[in-house]
Amino acid sequence: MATIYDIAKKANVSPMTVSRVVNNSGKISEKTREKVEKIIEELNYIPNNAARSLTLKQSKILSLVITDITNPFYTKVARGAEDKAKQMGYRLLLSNSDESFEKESEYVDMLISSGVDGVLMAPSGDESQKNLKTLIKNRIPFVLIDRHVKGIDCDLVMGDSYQGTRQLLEHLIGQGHSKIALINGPTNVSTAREREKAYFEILRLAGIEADKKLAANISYMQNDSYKFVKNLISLPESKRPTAIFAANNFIAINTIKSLRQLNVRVPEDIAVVCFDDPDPIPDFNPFLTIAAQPAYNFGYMGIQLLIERIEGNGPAEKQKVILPPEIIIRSSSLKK
Amino acid sequence: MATIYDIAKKANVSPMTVSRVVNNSGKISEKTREKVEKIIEELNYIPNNAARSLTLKQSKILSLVITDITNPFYTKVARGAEDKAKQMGYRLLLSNSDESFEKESEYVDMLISSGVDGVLMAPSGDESQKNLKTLIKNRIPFVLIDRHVKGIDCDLVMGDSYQGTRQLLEHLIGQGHSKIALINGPTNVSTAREREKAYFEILRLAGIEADKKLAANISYMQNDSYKFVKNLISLPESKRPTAIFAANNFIAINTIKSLRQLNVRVPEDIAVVCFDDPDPIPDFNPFLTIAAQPAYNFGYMGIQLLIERIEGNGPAEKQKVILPPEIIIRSSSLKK
DNA sequence: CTGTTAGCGCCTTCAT
DNA sequence: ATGAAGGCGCTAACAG
Repeated sequence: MATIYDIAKKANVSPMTVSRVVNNSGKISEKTREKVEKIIEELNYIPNNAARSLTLKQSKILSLVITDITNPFYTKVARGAEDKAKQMGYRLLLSNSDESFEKESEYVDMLISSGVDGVLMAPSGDESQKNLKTLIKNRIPFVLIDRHVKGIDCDLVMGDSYQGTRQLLEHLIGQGHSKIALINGPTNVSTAREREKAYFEILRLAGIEADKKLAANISYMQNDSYKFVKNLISLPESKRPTAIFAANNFIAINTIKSLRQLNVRVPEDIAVVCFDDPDPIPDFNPFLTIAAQPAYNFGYMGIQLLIERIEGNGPAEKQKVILPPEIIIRSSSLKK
Repeated sequence: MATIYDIAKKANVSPMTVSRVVNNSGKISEKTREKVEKIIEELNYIPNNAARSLTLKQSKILSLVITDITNPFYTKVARGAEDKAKQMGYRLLLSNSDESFEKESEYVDMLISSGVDGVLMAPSGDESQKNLKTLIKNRIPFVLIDRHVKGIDCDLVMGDSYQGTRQLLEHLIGQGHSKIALINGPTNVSTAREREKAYFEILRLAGIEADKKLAANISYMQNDSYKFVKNLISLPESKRPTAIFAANNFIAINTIKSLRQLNVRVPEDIAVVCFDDPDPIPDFNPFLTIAAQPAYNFGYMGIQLLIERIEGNGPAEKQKVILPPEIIIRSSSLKK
């Protein structure tokens, strides 16, 4: 409610002096500083950010665009992002794209008009290129997390899909599995592509002939694994997989649900492994064998890179941070 | 980047005309409207919200303050809040208070200076009264969710702690339990108080003499149930509880973890029930018996009430929406 | 060390 | 139906 003018009048100084006190800028005598500060206190003055943004052309607001706040993976990303943002004096605008390019586009427009200083985004897919170009055109710095986008060179924080896939598959192979199915996300998402590539490569290296019919792509949102799973288990025994590698936590859960409906037991009949924990708290349901990614750090470091870029402290070349996964072996993949 | 002036010049009209086109206000001839719209398209014009906020004194930004985005309960709240906000043309600023009054205060100051139009808050506790009064002083409308605050009369969306507690306890009693412990949140939180009150009342109504030593309050964040749980199970058998009512999902999980460490089986040795699902996806780990609250709706309706208040369509008297829980009986409380 | 001037982009008000 | 003037609250640039 109160403005610097109100303060200025009451303190018998110019608005500029008040501004300097508020921002700790320029030189101010101890005496006037105290006088002004007292009145600021008295009048409960809080700076008006809209006005400040207008002149400074920066809002101290960052945007976090993720695909599903309901997924514990992104929940932890959000946590990390928020902690770092707060620490650096920024606030965070939350957007859920639901893996939809259209929703993402709407949000991007909203964000630009909101005047956010930067965007931390888990892109919905390769079409996101268009949205990112919109950001570039509007000179809004951004950092990508979890997924990169074809044709866009930028700072990013990602996991290591190859290593995670390798560890997961080697574990399964070590358990004696050779017919391993893959239930993957859509191929317009970089992580899905990389996991698929790694899957075929690692099987090959292990001397296992991959059966393309054992690999499928489904949507992260619809999560319609049922049909494919049913196909899998109705294969003749010589072809039927004994293990399933699900690309992410939600696909894994959905797959297990499908298996249960079909009266197939995990892990007795089929082992299941995936990326990322489906539980907000590890260790409570120690069931799924996973390649756990450091989600909190995706958010934390993502914001860090973003702020470096915004404040111009970032190196000229783009930074690519790759965070390794940690395999956690639990009962969903263990022989009794 | 482009402003209404750029558009105006190119279209040979005044900035005012452009403004009217953008906002669909006033009367504009079809011809000029089309001309202006074409140029807006061409120049990729997006309105500057800072400037708009400055004159209009509204930012179309709402703030969501919750205590832990990592908890699936609040995750769903956030989802609901965000969906409704987007639908109404607002954006959402996310804040995690971590159940800390201090953090909440910092955020409240940030929010005020950000010029948010309203706040949807799950207060950290009764001390939040101070923060809410700050909001009132700054004329920022707010709605409380999940918890109310002593001495503050405002719109709110809450669960029904009494009914949830009743259903949970009656279920336990029906299972033959009479020594039922309570592991509750801190008493400066309204839901904890209400659950405690309900707990004693319902036991009394059931003719069970409550033992005050079986009830404890712990922090939602530290979640340090271990010591109390250890005490409980080392009680002589005549006093030892056969069931535990945990106030929320995270307390329940932590309690079960403690029990496991102590080699106590759930539900064989002790049954456990609580409010709210600890899993983001129901049905996947159908283990805990819960009083499930409609979290999504807490967020959705909360934002709805908030916007009604902001836009002045709300009724003069404050609205109190009470959303009933639904009991879901699962194995954590079932006799084999 | 402190003050003055001007302008950020938009909209309200008043004029035409 | 359209335009001109002025101001929202703040700060950069310059002046003293």
